[in-house]
Amino acid sequence: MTPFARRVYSVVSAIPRGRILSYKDVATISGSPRAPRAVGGALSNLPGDSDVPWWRVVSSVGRITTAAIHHTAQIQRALLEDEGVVFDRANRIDWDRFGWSPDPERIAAALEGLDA
DNA sequence: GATCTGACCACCG
DNA sequence: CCGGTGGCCAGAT
Repeated sequence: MTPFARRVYSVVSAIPRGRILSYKDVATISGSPRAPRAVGGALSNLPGDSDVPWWRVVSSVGRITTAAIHHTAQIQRALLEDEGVVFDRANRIDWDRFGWSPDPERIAAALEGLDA
């Protein structure tokens, strides 16, 4: 597993129930602001038995863009709705209501022990 | 080191 | 709102 993937998994694992983060957000927090696509790539390689809450990561406009064999858009939507996340008529999530604004301490704790 | 591939993003029309 | 485009950069060959 690559260092970047490790950081991505740590950040995603820190997202609280019922909150979301965009690929761009995860990339930025992980130290590579210009690599949101790589975040998607890392999540696509996630083992099926992983406990990383991959479903809490959506596109920057609050829409699901997931396309993986075991992680479908339908599954992701169901998981999010189970946590209380609401989708509007355009299948988008209201960023003001469900977007996560992580505090620096929480992030530092999540990334603690990982190689820079 | 060259090239290809994306679970992206911002920007038009 | 939808679809296309160019840019971006980490990984895999």
